[in-house]
Amino acid sequence: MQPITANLLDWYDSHHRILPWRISPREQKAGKAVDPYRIWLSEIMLQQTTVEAVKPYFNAFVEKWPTVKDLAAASQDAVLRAWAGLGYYSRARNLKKCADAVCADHGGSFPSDINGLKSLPGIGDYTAAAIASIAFNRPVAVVDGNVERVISRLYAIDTPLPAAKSEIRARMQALTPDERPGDFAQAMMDLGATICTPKRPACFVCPVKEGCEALQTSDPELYPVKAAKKERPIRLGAAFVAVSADNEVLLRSRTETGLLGGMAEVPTTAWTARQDGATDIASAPFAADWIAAGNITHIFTHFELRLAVFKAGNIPAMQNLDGWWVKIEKLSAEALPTIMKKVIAAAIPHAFAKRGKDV
DNA sequence: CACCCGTGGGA
DNA sequence: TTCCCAAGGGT
Repeated sequence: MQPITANLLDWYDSHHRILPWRISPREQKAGKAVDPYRIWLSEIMLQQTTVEAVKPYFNAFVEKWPTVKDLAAASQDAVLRAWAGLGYYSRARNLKKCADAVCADHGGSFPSDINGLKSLPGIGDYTAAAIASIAFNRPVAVVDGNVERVISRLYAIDTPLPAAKSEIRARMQALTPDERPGDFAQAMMDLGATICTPKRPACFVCPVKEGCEALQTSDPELYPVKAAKKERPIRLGAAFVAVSADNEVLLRSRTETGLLGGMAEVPTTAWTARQDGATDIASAPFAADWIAAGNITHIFTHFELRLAVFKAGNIPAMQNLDGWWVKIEKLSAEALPTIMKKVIAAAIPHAFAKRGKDV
């Protein structure tokens, strides 16, 4: 075992983070078993998402669906409603598909090998390696954003990402031990999250600083080298909050794929098009006494959206509307992405007020 | 490989 | 304020 590996495992034993889905070295030694379902669920939630954002969702999911069979028995809509607010909603759709596949094709147990895991929806290179390593003790290289940063600094890799990926993977594989590969992977990620951070890394307390080429020869903060990013375009559109005489809001479903796929929304113009959508009352889904209710801005990963919000009240029941009516106090139970909560809050300020058990 | 796909928190 | 980014995957 290489010195870096041994030092990191020792550091992990005393400095590892306490996380709801994690079995600590002490707990492992005491015989506590790893549950592949919980590892898988946490890994999907953690994709491009912070630990603090994931914690409440993870706890709610395992409370509601304690096993993969429970999740497979749930509807996709129920899963989307529980996922609402966490973002990247294709993860939730694939989560459900994956649970179905595990139960239908694998007898309700996750496969333990990389290829079997990668064949499942929503599981790619990283997640397959993470599950194989953490849940099944397989000595495979787990490479996430933390590992890319730590390895590129340890070996002062000047090749920009993502081209450096194969070299980083080879370095990580060479460090990964046959014993405790899962703890080692988690140790690398904990190091990246708490010490070998993107900005101002705490090298003075780093357990592997002696072996860090970037620290010895230049500046760790210069790594990893990344390609320049593009500017974020702005898109415009309008959203229409229709309120019935019974204090209900008209919602509809977005298409199954693409941005916010399968989630709920109020009627809007086609702002997902590359060209800016209409922003005026003339673009309303039906005639009513629409009044301006403000503007909201929402930042997506690859564009900024500015929506003009319009509101109309006392809308009579109409039979051929594409959607459904929801009581204002029941809106929180719907699969509303954050941007739609912003839109509705602009038109109905008390819609998501934090009082009462239904809100 | 390049692009699409959310959100909220921190510097 | 503005920018960065956090345990990536699908196409």
